Amino acid sequence: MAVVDRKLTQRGEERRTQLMEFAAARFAQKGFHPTSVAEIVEGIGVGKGVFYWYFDSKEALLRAILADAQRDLRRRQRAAITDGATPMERIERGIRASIQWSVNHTDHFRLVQFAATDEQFRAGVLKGQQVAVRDAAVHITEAMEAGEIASGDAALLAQFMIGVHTYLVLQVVQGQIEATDAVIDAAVSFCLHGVTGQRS
Amino acid sequence: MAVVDRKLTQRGEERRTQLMEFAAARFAQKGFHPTSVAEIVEGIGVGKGVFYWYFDSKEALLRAILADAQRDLRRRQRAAITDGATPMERIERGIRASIQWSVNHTDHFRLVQFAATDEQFRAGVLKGQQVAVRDAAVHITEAMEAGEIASGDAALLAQFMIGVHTYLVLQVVQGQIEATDAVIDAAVSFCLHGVTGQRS
Amino acid sequence: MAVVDRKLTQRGEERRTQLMEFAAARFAQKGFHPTSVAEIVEGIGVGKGVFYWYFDSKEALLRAILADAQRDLRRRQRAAITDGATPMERIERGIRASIQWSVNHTDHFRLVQFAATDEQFRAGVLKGQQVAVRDAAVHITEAMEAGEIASGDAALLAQFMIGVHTYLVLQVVQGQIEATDAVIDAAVSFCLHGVTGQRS
Amino acid sequence: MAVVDRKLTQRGEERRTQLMEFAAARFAQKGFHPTSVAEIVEGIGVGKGVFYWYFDSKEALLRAILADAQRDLRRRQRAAITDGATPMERIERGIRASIQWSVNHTDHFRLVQFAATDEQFRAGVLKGQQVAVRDAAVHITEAMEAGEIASGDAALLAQFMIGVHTYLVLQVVQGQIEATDAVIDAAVSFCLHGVTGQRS
DNA sequence: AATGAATGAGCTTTCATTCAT
DNA sequence: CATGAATGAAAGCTCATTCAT
Repeated sequence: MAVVDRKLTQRGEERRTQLMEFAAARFAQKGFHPTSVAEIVEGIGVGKGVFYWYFDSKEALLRAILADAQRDLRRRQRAAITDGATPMERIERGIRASIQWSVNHTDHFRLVQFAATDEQFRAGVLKGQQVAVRDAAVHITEAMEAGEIASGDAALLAQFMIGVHTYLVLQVVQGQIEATDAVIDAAVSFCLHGVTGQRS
Repeated sequence: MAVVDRKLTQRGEERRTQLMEFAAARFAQKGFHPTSVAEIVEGIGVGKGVFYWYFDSKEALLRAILADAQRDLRRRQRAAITDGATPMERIERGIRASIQWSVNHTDHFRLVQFAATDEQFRAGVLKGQQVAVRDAAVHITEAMEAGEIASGDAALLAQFMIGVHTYLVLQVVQGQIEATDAVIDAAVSFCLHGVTGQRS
Repeated sequence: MAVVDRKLTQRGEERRTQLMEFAAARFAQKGFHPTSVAEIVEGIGVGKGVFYWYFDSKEALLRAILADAQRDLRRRQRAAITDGATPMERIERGIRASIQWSVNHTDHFRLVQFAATDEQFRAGVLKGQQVAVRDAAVHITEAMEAGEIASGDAALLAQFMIGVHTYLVLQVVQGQIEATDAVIDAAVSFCLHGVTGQRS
Repeated sequence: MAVVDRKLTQRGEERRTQLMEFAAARFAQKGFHPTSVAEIVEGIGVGKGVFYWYFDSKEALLRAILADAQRDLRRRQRAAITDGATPMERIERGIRASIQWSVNHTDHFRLVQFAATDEQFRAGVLKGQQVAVRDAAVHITEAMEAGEIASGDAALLAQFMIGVHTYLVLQVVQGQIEATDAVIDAAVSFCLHGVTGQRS
C-alpha cells in the first residue's frame, strides 16, 4: 500500500500537517537539500519512521507542500476576485490577493522559488505558473475587450504583473522592504499604469 | 597557501574557466546540490585533484561563478547607460541591457535564483541586488528631480522594474516566452509607464 | 505468555494458516528477506498486530512453515510406502511420493532451498534432510540384504536419489521442465538403474 | 562514469578481487541479505566508500561474483573434457570436473544455491544452468548416436546427472559427506548406470 | 599539476517490532 | 483480537574532501 493511499485518523492527519509545516519552515530557512529528514523529525520530537509513515520520501514531502500551497493561493485569489465589478477591479483585487497571500506565506513562496531551480521540481512549478498566468490573462483580455486598456498580448502583460508581485514579495521575504499598505498600493499602481499605459 | 592566492599560468587560467563554465551549466540544469564534484570533473575528463587545485570547495566554486557573473552584468549595464542623454533614456538603456545580459546568460541567471534560496549563499545575492537597485535608483531620482516623473520612493520603483525584468527572463529561461524585440519593448514600455504613471 | 503456547479458537487457527500460506507464497516468490512483514499483513488486509499475535517474529513464521511442510511431506511418504511389497517397490513409491509432493508444494520446496543458504535456518533444514536420508536408507539396506542390489553405502545411494528428485523438482519449479508422468518415470528409472547398476 | 567502466590500476584490481573473495565467504557463511556492506569493508579494514568505488551496489557485487564463478567453472569443464576419447568418457570427465570444482569452491556453490531463491538473481542462475545442461546434453546425444546408450531425452538425463552432482556437493558443503575419491566414484557410477541403464 | 584511490561522516530509507487505543 | 501509529537501530549508499604517488 503506497503511503499516499493510507487512510489517516484524526491524529494522523495532525501529524502530517505538523510535519509539513515544520519542514516548510526549515526548507525555507536553510534550503531543501541542506535540511535533512533527521533534522525534521528531531525538530518535532518523533522517530524517523514517522516521516516515512506519512511521506514516501523527502521529495514527496516537498511536492505535497508545494501542491498544497498552490491550491490554497488559487482559492484565495478566486475568492478575492469574485466581488470585482469591472475587469480592472478584478485585476487589482487579484494582484492584492496574491501579494497578501505571499506575504503571509513567505515560507511557501520561498519554496516555490527554490523548486524552480531544481530539475526534479521544475516542471511542477511551471505548470502552476501557467495556471496563474492564464487566470490573470482572462481578466486582462476582458479589460481589452471593454476598451479599458489597449489590445495586446494579455498573457505577456499578466506575466509582467506577476513579475512585479513576485519581486516585491521577494524583497519582503529578504527583509529589504516592509510590506506596508503604501508599498502594496505602489506596486498595484505600477502594474495598473504599466498595463493601461499601453493605450496611448 | 589558499587556492585563491595561487598565481595561475595561461593554461591554468583556461582550466579554471572551463571548470566554472561546465559547472555553471550543470548547476543551472540540475541544481547545485544535486550536481556532484565527481560529475563535474568527469564531465571535462580530469581527475578530482584538478578541481581542488583551482577551488577550495564546491561552495567556493559557486561563489566564484556568482561573483564573476555579477561583475560582468554590472560592467555591461554601465557601458550601456553612458550614452543616455536623459535620465529616462538611461533608465531604459539600463533595463534593456539587464534583460539582454540575462537572456544571454541564462545559466548564471538561474544560479542567482537558486543562490537566493540557500542560506549559505543568500547574503551574497542580496548584496548584489542592493547594488543593482541603488544603481537604478540613481537615475530614477534624477528623473524625479528633472520633473519627468512624480517624486516618490525611487528605490521601490527600481525594484518593480527589476521585478518585471527578472520575471520576464525567468519565463524566457523556462521556455515560456521567446525574447523577441517586441517582447522586450513591451517590458520596457510596461516599466516606463509604470514608473511615469505615478505622475498623475 | 509466549505466542506458541496460545490456545487458538477455530477462527484463530484459520488466521494462522492464512498467514502461513500467504507468507509462504511471498517468501517463495521474492525471497524471505526481501519480503517484509508489512507486505504480508497488507496482502491479507489486516493490521500488524495480527501478525505478532500469531507469531513471535518473522523468523518464527518461517520456521513454522518449514516444520509444517516437513511434517506433511514425511506423512505422505510413509503413507505411500506402506503398500510396497518388496524393498525396491517401497523405494520407488517413496521417490514418486517425494516428487509428487514437491511438485504440488513448490513454494515450500523453494523455502527449504532458501533456508539451507541462511545461517539461522540451516540447522533445521539439515536435520530434516538427515531424517529423509535415513528413511530412504532403511529400504535400500533391506534391498541389499535381499540381494536385490549390491552391498554398499546405503545412505550415499539414498542421497543420490534425493539429489535426482531435488534437481528434477528444481527444474520444474523454475519452469524448465514440466512434471509429466513420462518425466517422473524417467527420473525413477534413472534412480533405480543408478542404484541397482552397482551390482555388476 | 559508471563504476563498471572504470579503468583500474594494479592495486585497484587487487582490491576488487579482495572484496569479491571476502564477500563471497561471508555471503556463503551468513547468507547474502544478513551480510551488510559495513561488515565487508570492516572485515578488510577499509572505508565504506571503497566498496562503492568498485561496485555499484551490493547486488552488483553478488552478480559479479556469480558471473566470475560461472565463467571459471565452465572453463574447467571444457578443459577436462577435451581429452575424452569417447562420449561416455567425456561425460564422466565432465561430471568429475564439476564435482571437483564445486568441492573446491564451496562458497560459490552456496551462492548459486542462494541466488536461485531470490527473485532478483534467479534469472541469471537459470541462464547458467541452461548452459550447463546444454553442454552436457551434447555429449549424451553423441553417446546415443554412437549407440552407447538408448535414445531419449538427452537434456533430461543431463539434468538428472547435474542433480546427483549438485546434491552430492550440497551434502559435502553441509558437512554430511566427505568428498573422498570413493564417494565421487560412486556418484559417477550412479550417473553412468542411470544413464546407460535406459538401454535394456 | 594531475590522478585514482580512499576516507568516513552523514544521508535517505527500510523494517522488525512494540504499544496505546 | 485488532488497528494504526510510532520506534529507532541499522541498512545501503553518496559525496565533499584528502592524499599517496
